[in-house]
Amino acid sequence: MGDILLSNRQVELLKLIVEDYIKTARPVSSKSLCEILNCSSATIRNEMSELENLGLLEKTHTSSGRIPSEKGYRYYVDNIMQPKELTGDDMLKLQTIFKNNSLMISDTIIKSMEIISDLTHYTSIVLGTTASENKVTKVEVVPLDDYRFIGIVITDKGHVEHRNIVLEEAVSLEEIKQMVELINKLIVGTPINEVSSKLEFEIKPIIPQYIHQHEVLYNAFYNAFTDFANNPNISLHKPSNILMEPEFDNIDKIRQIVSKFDDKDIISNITSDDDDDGNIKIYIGSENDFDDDMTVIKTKYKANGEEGTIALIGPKRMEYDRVITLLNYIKENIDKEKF
Amino acid sequence: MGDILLSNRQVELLKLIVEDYIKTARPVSSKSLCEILNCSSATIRNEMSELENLGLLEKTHTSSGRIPSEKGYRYYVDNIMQPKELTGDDMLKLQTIFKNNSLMISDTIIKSMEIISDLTHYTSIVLGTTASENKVTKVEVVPLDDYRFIGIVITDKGHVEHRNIVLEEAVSLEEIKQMVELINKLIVGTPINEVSSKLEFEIKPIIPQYIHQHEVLYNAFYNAFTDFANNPNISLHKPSNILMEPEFDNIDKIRQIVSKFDDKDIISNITSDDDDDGNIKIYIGSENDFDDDMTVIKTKYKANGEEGTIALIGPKRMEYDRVITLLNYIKENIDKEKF
DNA sequence: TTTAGCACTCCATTTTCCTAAGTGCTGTTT
DNA sequence: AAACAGCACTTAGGAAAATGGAGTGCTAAA
Repeated sequence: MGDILLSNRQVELLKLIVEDYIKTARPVSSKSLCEILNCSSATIRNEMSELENLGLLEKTHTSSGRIPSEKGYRYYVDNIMQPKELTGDDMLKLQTIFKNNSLMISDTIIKSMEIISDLTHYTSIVLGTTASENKVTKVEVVPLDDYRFIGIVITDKGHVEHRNIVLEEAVSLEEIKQMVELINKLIVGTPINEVSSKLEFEIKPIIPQYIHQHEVLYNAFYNAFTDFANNPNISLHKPSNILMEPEFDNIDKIRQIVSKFDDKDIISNITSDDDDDGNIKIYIGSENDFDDDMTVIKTKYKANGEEGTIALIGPKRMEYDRVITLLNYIKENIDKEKF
Repeated sequence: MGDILLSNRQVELLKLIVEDYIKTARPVSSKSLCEILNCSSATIRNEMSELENLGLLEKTHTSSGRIPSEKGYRYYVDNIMQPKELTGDDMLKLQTIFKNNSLMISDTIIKSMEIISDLTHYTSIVLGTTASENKVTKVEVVPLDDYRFIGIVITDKGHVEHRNIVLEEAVSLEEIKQMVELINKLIVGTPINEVSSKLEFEIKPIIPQYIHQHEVLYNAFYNAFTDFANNPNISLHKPSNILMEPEFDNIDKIRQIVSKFDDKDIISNITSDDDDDGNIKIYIGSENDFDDDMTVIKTKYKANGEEGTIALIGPKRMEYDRVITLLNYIKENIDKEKF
């Protein structure tokens, strides 16, 4: 994309059009730029038509002003845009989140993305999972009564999962203790996503040696512990914000978008990424799989025991400079997080 | 409302109109009912006009067919509607959820409401909290390193909460153990929503006697354990479903509704209830605080250790009979739940 | 290379017209 | 008194026509 060569004035013009359109959502006319560029509307029209030939601008109809094409946004993002400075106000709001130590890391990320969503009026998504390098540190079983127990698994990164354990028939507390001891002995150190296979292939064969009512106990534990780390956690903030943008003035379009936000598969799919170096990626319009009229900005994160993707979805006509700066700020802070 | 006296034919007519309108979303004409009621359209028009005088029917414009008024729906729900039988298919889908023992009760409720939402195309809401009668059974603290710990609180009903505990300065493991012991001794049996005040007024004054670095430890634990049972858990399923209904054909109306679904305060507010006997309540149109064009059906539940409200939001033109039956089925099953 | 001028295009809004689907009412029949 | 046929009347909603305005492209001159 850097291979398109533009004159200084063309760059200036493209910049003005993109930024004006981002602000107003209306096609930009040649006349409106005369004063700023210090030349006549006819001259500007010639340049505009040049930029249109290069595929950077579009018209909504034959005699309309110009709007940026996808390629135009892309050029703007890649070559023209300057990251904006964070205002003290924005920074302050985010800082209070990152300072709260007793929040779990996942909550910190979710809250900070919610703030960004509120600041920008776009929709934020956080898609987190327990990182597979989480290793079990301890398995704890707390009895509630003769048949019901709470099983708790804690990992070295501080992740906690708990499940109900229900026995089909009563088992002596002694045996349960033995079972827990056995599990602890063999499972501590196992990555959390391998717990169930470890249960099945290493523990199941040997428990009969140690435990009398092995079948009941094994089944109960297996049921409880079998689905760890498979459930990605989706957090979505303010899908409605986007609908307020003037370009979404069509009922079916709105319905379509709201439906997409309701569909967890589609949202999860935003994650599935080809190149996952830790950088912030911008997918404009048809570059993303979510919706051709939208831009998706996303990046992966990995912080103590949690990993996932944070994303912001807005109209193609997005305040790219501001968003990039905000996301960068969050990313830096996530990396800093100790807990 | 039972004080409106209608002839048999009027009841029959109202029933037909309500049910036809629920199905088609179009004003019902006199002519369309001739065959069923075995009389001429003029006769039906006379009866319709009578029902309109009673406030049970409305017109969308002077020469339109009739639609039910709010009062009409109310009369239908109170006096005419018969609960529908559950189809085997619907029941089957719900049963698989209630049979899964290792799901936490809250997940069971959420999942079953999601199924109802999918079956009816309305929006389901589950608003759950930890019931205040949950009493602490055990406090567990697992160290991750010298400064970071996981604090876990388990209640007699099987509810689990966990928090990060971060120490400002290193404290000997011995002291931490003592602290945990102390907390366990004094806090076991306390209702979960009183934990923080118990910490402040009963434990804070006496820890200096037992523990050297009491300030650091107290602060860390207090921060971690202070906000139990205050965060209601909201689960919303498919707000977009409602927007597909033909009566929502206005962009601003759609935006307004989607915004409401995005606003957690508004959603939470659906809960706040005056009369909370355990029955299913129907709030038609202006009877609810959510939106005049919608109906909210809700009921409180209380099951082992969790309590809250389940609700279904749909257009006023809702399949009341079916919804009632489905919700009843869920309610019965929640009450049965042992875990 | 820039610009003034003009013809042209298309959108958007308003106006008019039309039809189909209803109703209310009146006078007649049962 | 209840039911009905017939007719005048109302409105939504869609299609077609009229109008104004904001832009553009292009040509010819500076």
